[in-house]
Amino acid sequence: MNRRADRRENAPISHRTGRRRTAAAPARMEEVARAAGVSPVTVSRALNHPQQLAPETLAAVRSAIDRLRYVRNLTAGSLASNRSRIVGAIVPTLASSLFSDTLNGLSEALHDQGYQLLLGQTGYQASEEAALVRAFAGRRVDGIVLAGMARARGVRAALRRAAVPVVETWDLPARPIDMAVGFSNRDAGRAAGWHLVDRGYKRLAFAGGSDDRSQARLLGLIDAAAQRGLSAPLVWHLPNPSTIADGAAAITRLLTDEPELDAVFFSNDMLAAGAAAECARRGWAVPSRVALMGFADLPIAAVFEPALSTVQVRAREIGRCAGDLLLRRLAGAARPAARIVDLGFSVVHRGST
Amino acid sequence: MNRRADRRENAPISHRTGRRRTAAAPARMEEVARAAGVSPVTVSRALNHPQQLAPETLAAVRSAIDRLRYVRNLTAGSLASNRSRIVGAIVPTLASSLFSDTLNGLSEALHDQGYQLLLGQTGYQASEEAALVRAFAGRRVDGIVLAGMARARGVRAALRRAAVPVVETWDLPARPIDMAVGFSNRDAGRAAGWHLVDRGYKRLAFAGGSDDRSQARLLGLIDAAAQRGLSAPLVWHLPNPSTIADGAAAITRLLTDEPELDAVFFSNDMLAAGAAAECARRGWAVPSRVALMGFADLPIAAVFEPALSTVQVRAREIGRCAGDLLLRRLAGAARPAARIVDLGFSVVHRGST
DNA sequence: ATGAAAGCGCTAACAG
DNA sequence: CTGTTAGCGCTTTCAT
Repeated sequence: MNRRADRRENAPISHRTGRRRTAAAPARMEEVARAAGVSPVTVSRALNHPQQLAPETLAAVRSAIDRLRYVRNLTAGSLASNRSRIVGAIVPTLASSLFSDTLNGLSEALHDQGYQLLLGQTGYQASEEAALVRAFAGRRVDGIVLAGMARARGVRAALRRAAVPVVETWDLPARPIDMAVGFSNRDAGRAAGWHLVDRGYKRLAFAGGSDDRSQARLLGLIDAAAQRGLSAPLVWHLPNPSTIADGAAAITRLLTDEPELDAVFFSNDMLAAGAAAECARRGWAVPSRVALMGFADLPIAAVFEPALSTVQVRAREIGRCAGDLLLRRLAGAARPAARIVDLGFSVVHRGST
Repeated sequence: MNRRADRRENAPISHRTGRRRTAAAPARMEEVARAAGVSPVTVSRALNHPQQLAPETLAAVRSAIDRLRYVRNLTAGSLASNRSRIVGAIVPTLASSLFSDTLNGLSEALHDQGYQLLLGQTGYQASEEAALVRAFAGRRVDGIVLAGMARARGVRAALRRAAVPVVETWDLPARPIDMAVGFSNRDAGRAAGWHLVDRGYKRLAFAGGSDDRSQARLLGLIDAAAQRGLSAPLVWHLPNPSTIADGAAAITRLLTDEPELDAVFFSNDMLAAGAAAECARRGWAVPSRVALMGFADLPIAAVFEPALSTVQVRAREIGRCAGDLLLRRLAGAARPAARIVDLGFSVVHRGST
């Protein structure tokens, strides 16, 4: 069935089939080749390896491309070359400035090299993560960036089977699948804990999501408390993605359940901001009644009154760096022994602690 | 050149070519067909039109798929069927919660129907927008969602040539390319202006970006001032994407240049928050010295002290609705006369005005 | 520096 | 309900 012929050569007449779409199909390489007086391969070369062509040939092809408004079909190219020039990114949610910033950096890095970004969000569900990896594998993406570590067995196996470079971000896995860029959430939580302990707070609490990264930060906080001989922090779990309102609810509940509390570490700044606002409403002085500490150093943390102490992480750089690592590998760099980039974090002391 | 044969049948020996990648290529439909004792089309049908197959056949195919861990090559499928099941989205930037929320909604809508999202950011540059449309057209995306209207001639032409459904979002174009979902930025600006005027403010200013949508809101503010006989608002342009720090700088500059000012409308809440924080630092009472009004109703607006008056828009719903419109069209709905969905906005009065 | 031949892995049309 | 046939539009060898 020469379906193309139906559409093109016979289209005006359309005697064979009653197709609706009689409109002209877009130009193919062959038309361009004919217009330029060369063969289709030459057009392909003009697009992919222009330096291989004689200048006049190249000019003729380019002019034909412009005249015909030729738009190359990259799908066909991907199939033939087995390279899609697409990178898949999987994030827990887009409803959080954290991951948007990472995507921003990643998108920029990829764009510079003509790669494109296929995006999926998991809603913090491992099953969705596996489904997305499978879908991306089906699309034959050239690489995959994950926000968070792939812990579920199925996901790791699917990633390995996809046989493409993978970058895990936002944490430093002990056994990375391939590459990783981020920081140690546990160390960050511990640093936050030390900060609180060092400032004299004695009865700590944690409020945050139950995703792996938040849990790692909680472990760090627990480490810090234990190291200084304090009792274990009180823990309040929140659903993901968390909102400002969750922060307000959390602080109310925590201080009601445990009036002795003098410091709370939230797993992100939005939560801490919600808590700070609630404290203001209820007349609980911050930090004298209770100290509040956030995470991520979102813009909101700096302008809030009292300004929120937090842990700064470099979300955008994580994305940029992940993109660069991937591109370097795709450009042919040999696979080094597991490559891990630690971008670190820093505790930011402000008025709320 | 049976390249596949080189890799597969001769791979262990590899006498013909010195290829590096001797590893097994992933299974194809044909292997699955053989394993299931059917022909390749039947495998294709098991995947695409399962209800067309006899239950036992379907079961046999599915079992073979599982056993071989077959992952279908969607690139080949797209080429053959001329449908990619990919939707392209173009946003000015990912570094703004506004568009992330829209993408969140869009991603969800698409995901429900097995479509995937290809993402590009323009950095607020029309030339990038055109480049992305071309790139997406080359990928043969099934539809395109734009955040903002396509005003540049080249972009509109490229979109028309792509011959796919297009949804413009975040404003209501007078002459939509195809479909649109959003709200009238000019009306929103006018409503904000009325709000300020009605509360007795007399000397207004505007601070915001110079993208089309911000400009439309400014026009609305100008309308409102003119309608009530006030002098034209003072205008302070900021670069995109704007930051909290820009808001702080803007308020300082505006009140220095024009001490008579009693109200400022910012083109987003981040700017307004930065301004509010700066006012707090400088001891300028809000709203008695100067009233501040934001835009978008980001979470920060509600928890700030004083809470920021703003204009609420439904960023997430815009994405969701755009996705639904697109999917309906892709599912075969006839193209109606230009479809425009006005999701509206609402003025939110809080402490800052 | 250019061309000819041979697929990439899948799906649509048609037949049975 | 299932199979046969014929491409989708491009890139890759290999040859000249």
